[in-house]
Amino acid sequence: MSKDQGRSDRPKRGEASQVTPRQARELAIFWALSDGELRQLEAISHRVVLSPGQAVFRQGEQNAHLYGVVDGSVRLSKLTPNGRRQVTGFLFRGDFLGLATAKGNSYTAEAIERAELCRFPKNDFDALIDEFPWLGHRLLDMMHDELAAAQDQMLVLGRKTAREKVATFLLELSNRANRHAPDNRIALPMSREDIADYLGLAVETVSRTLSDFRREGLIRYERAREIDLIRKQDLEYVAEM
Amino acid sequence: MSKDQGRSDRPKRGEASQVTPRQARELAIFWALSDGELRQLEAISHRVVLSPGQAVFRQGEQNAHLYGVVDGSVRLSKLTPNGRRQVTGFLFRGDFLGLATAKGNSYTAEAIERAELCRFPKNDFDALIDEFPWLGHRLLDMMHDELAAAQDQMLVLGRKTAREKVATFLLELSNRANRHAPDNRIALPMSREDIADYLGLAVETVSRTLSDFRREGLIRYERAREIDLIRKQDLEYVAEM
DNA sequence: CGGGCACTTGAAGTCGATCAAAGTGTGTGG
DNA sequence: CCACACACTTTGATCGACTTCAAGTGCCCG
Repeated sequence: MSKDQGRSDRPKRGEASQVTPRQARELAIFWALSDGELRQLEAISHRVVLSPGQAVFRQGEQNAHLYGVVDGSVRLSKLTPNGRRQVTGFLFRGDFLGLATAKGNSYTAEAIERAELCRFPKNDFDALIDEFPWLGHRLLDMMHDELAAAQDQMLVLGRKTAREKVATFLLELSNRANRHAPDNRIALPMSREDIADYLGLAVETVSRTLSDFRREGLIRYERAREIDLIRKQDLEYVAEM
Repeated sequence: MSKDQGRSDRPKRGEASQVTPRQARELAIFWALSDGELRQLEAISHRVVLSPGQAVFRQGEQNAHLYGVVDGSVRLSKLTPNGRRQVTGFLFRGDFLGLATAKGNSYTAEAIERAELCRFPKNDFDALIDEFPWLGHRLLDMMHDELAAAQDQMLVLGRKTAREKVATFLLELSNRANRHAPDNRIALPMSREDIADYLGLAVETVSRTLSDFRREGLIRYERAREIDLIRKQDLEYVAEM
C-alpha cells in the first residue's frame, strides 16, 4: 500500500496538481488504455490528495468532475434531514466516482484514510469519449456494476439478519478491497460506525456480532481494524448468499 | 389507462410482434425522437404483451434485449437461495429495463398486471447509438436516475422505521406512477406482499401501518388497491424525507 | 353464488436498538 | 518520553418495534 509519505512532489492536501507518472500508469491499467489514449487522459487529469475525513464532494453540491481512486479509501453516504446516515458504499483503489451525479450530488464522498485521487473535468472526459467511443461503453459497464452492487445491497439491507449482514460485509471486503492482500486477512479502514451505517445496524450490534464471530472461531483479531477470516467457508454459510 | 382489451392486433400473450403505431408514438415521446430516428427505432422494435405474473426475464438468464414499458407495471426482484425476496423496484409506463444486465440478469422482471412492452435487441440498439450519439447520453442519464433511486432506497431500507417506509412508498408511488392521475388518488397494482418485500417489512406490518394511517385520517380507502392521499403534507412529515 | 386468495386484526415472542459504562488505543502536549 | 485526553470499541441490561403465529374477514373471479 505504498503511501509515498514525504515524497517531494506531494501537493498540499485537498489541492490539485498535475498527475504523477505513477498515477498515470495506474490510470492506464484501470482503463486499459493505449499509450496515445493515456497521454490525452493525462492532459486533462489532476491529482488530489485528501486527509482522513476530508470530502471529495458533498451532497447537494454541483460537481463537474470524475474521480478515480488511486490510493486509500472513500466513503459514500447520504444524510436525512433529521441526521440519520446511510453509507451507500465504500471505494478503494481502482474504483471511480462522480458517475451518478448529473446535476447536484445525491451523496457525499469523503476520504476514510489518506487518499489519492485523479480528477478529470466531465466535459473533457465527454470529449475524450467522442474520440474513443469504447470509453463510453466502459463507463456504461461501470455503471452497470455500480447498479448491480446497489441492488445487492438492497437485498442485504431489506432481508438479512444482523449476523448475515456482518458476514456478508466481511466477505465483500475480502473480495473487493483486499484482492491482492495475503490470504484471508482484511484491513478495515472504516470505523464500526461506518460499518453500522452501511449495514443499517447500530454500532453496538456490529461490535457484538464481530465478538460473536470471534468467540465462535470464524474470525480472529486483536486490533479492531485488522481481521483474519479463518473458516471463510462457514462465514459464507452464515452470510447465506 | 386504455387497456386495448380485445383489439384485433393484440398478439398471443408473451409473444412478440411488430410494434403498433400507437406504441411507436409512445416511444418517440419517451426518447424525444425525431421522425427519422423513430423510423429506425421502429425497425428494430417488437411488441411484447404479458399477463399478470409472467416474467419479462429471470434472474440468472442471459438477456440480449432492452425493454420499454408502454402500459401496465412491472416488478423487479431478487431471490436469496433460502427463498427470501427483495423487490428492488417497480416500473410503470415510460420506464425502461434491461439496462443493468451486461451478462446474466441479476434480477427477475415480472408483470404485475397485464403489461405491454417494447423490445429491442441490445446489438441493434448499440448500432443506433453509434448513429445518434446523444442516445447514448440519454441512456447514461437513465442509469444515473436508476442508480440514484437505488441509493435512495438503500436509505429507506437501512434507516427508516415502518411508518416512514410506508409513507415514503405512498408518496413515491404518487409521484412516479400516477403523474397524470386525478389528484392524490393512487392505484396500487402490486400486492401487500410486494410492498412488504420492497420495503423490507412483513406483510402484516404493511397492512397494519396502512390501517393506522387510515385511522389517523392521513389516507382513505375502501378497496385495498386504491388509496386516497388526503393530507399529503402530514404524510410527507411522517416520511421524514 | 361459492370458493379461494389477499388482506386485516390480534396476541405473543424475538431481534436488534437504546441506554449506560467500562475498556482500549492513539496522538498530542508537557 | 510519559501522561493525559479523547475517540473508538466493547460489553451489559433493558426496552420496544417489528416479526411470527394464528384467526378472522372480505373481495374477486370463476
